Amino acid sequence: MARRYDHSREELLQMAIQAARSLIIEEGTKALTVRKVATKMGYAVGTIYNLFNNVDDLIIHLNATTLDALHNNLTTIVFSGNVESDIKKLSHSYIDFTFQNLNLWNALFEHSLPKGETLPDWYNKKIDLLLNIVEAALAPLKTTISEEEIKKAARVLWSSLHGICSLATADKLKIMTKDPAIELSNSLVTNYIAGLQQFK
Amino acid sequence: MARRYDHSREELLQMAIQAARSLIIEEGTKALTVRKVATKMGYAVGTIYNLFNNVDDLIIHLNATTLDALHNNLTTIVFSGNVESDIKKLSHSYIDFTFQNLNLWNALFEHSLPKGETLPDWYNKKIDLLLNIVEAALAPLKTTISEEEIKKAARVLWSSLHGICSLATADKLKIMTKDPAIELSNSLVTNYIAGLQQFK
DNA sequence: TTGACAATTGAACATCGTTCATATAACTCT
DNA sequence: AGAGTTATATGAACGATGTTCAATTGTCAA
Repeated sequence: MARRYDHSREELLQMAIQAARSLIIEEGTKALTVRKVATKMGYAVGTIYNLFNNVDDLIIHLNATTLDALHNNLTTIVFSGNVESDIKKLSHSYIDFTFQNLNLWNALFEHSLPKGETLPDWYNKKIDLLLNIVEAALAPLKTTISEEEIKKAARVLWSSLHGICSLATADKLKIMTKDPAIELSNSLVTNYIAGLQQFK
Repeated sequence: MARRYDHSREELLQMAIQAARSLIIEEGTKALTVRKVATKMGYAVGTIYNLFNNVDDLIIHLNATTLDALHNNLTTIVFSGNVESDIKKLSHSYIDFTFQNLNLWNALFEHSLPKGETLPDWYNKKIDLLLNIVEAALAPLKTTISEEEIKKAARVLWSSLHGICSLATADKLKIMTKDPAIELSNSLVTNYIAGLQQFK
C-alpha cells in the first residue's frame, strides 16, 4: 500500500510525537523504540523514516514538546515585582512540572546526541525562551545590577534549579524533609538573591 | 575452554571496568557494548555475565570508579578556613574534572536504571562522601548557622554545581565568557554564601 | 586415576535502528 | 477516460545489540 493520505504529513508528525510521548510517559525512556511508535500510529516502521532522519531526531522533536509544555506552564505565572517571591513561584512551578512529568523531563537530559552532532537552532531557541522568563522575573534588579549580571543570574538560577531537580528526582539527597527539592530550591533562591542585592 | 585462571575474579572485575572506561573515554556512552568490553579483555561475552548481573550493573561499577576519581581529586584540596574561597577551590576542581573527563562524567547522569530498580547502598555512600567534603568546607559557618542548615547548604551547592556543569558541558549557556561554567559557579558561590552569612 | 566442581565459552534468541527495492494511491496531462 | 508521473507507504532484510544456557574443559580433592 502507499500514499494512503489518511493523514497529512503534519498530522503524521504529530501522531508520531504523541505516540513517543505516551510510550515515555508510561514506561520511561528505554521503552521508546521506533517499531513501537510505528505500531501505535498504525503505520509501518519505514514511515517513521519518512518523517524523521533517525530516532534521535524523533526524540529531539518529542523533547521540544516537553520544553513547550514547561514554557506554557511558566508563562501562566503573574509576577508581583518582588524578585524573591516571583523567582520562588517560578521554581515551584518548575519543580511541580518535573515531578508530574518525570519520565518526559528525564528524557530531556538522558538523551545524548551522536558525537559530533549538535542540537538544532530552533531547539536552542526554546531554551532561550525559558531563560527569558527568568530574566523577566529578575528585571526589577536592573536598578542595582547590570543587564549582563541579570543574564548571568538567570543562568545560575536556571542551571542550579535543574541540578536540584535532577538529583532530587533521579537519585536521593533525600536526607532532608518530605519535599527536598522545594526545600533546597528555596534556600538557593533566598540566599542567592540576598547575595545579589546586598551589594547595591 | 574453561577455568583458565589467567586472572582472579577480582582481576577480571577490574579488567572489565577498565575496558568499559576506555571505551567510554574514547567514544562516549553509546560506544559501550558488552561484546566490545569482552573483546577488549580477551574473553567471551558470557564471561561478563559471570562478573555482573547485566550491563547496568557494569555501568554502575564503572561510574563508581568515576566517583572515586572525583573524590580523590577533591580531597587533595587544603582548606584555608575562608568558606567562600574554599568552596570556590572545590567548585573549580569539580569543573576541571568534568571537563577533563567529559564522557565519563556524562555517563554518570545519562545512565538510568530499569524502572523499579534503585542504586545500591554502597554507591549512594560514595555520593555521601562527596557531600561530606562540601560540608567540611562549610564547617566554619557552624558558629552562625545550624548543623542542619549546613547540610542543606552543601546539598544546594552540590546540586547547583552539578546543574551548571551539566548544562555547560552538554548544551550551551555559552552566551557568557570563554569559561562560562567557572563564571556561573563563581556567581553562585559568592552570592549564595553572602546570603547565608548576612543573617548572622 | 577418578570424580566433582567451577569457570568459560559461543551459538542461539529476541529485539533493536536503519535501509531500500517494491507496490500502489493520487495527481497531471492529453 | 486513459496513460504516465510522482509521492507515499511498506516490510523484508541487515548488522548489531543484551542476555541465556547447554556444553566444554581446566583445576582440585580424594
